[in-house]
Amino acid sequence: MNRTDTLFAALADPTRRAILARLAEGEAGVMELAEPFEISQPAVTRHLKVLEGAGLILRRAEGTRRPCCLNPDALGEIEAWCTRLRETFAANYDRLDTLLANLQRKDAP
Amino acid sequence: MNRTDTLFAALADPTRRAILARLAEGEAGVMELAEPFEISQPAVTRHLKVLEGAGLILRRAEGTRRPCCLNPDALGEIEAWCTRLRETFAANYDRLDTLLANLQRKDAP
DNA sequence: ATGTTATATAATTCTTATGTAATGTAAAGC
DNA sequence: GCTTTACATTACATAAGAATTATATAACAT
Repeated sequence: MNRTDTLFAALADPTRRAILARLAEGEAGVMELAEPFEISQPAVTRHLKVLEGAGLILRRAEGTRRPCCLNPDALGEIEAWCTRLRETFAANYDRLDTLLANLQRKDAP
Repeated sequence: MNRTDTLFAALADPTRRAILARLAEGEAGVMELAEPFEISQPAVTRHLKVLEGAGLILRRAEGTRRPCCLNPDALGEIEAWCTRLRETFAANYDRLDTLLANLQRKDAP
């Protein structure tokens, strides 16, 4: 699994996206993050591990707590991927336009 | 699986992203898409089904062929999700800044 | 009609993800 | 020192994803 795979896969889970949305409002500990969901604490811990692996969150130790916070930088990679695809598409779309325009000009000189 | 799940999950696979990159350069049939990969034709057909389900590609029938083309609109949903998260984060980051600035002002009147 | 080409579907197998329950650990509080 | 709190880890069950082989369908060519 490469970096981009990991990123998109991390975001493909609704619980993980909800966790990110919660973290966008400020940092939180594991228990705090687990509270709104109906899943067990170990499950949340694993989701956090996935998010951390994807670079989407940062964690630190603070006594017995492990507060997480959002790392919005990781989103850049996804947005960049979308942009590249869009640009390639637009470039080839333009080329097609030009081609069609040229053909038309030849048809009716 | 909701719409956003489906979208991110579709993009989490490197073969599918490669297919999209290829389609950004122009439409192609199933065989044509399968050629650069070492996977079987049925495997490609299934990837295409996933991409179609996510709204990322459009297909039409043309005789015995089934040409696919990119639907860049679907990317908008992903970019919108990223933007929302970024904005929420920025808003709360600003609030924290303001809070800290106010505290400081009180400390040194 | 029949063979060929392009693609879809089905059955099966393998791998990976996700969740739970139980247990371990480490810092805090008394 | 012992308990509590907050979290991690392990073991395990189940489910979802992705690939393959074999088979079906549908249009086109002859």
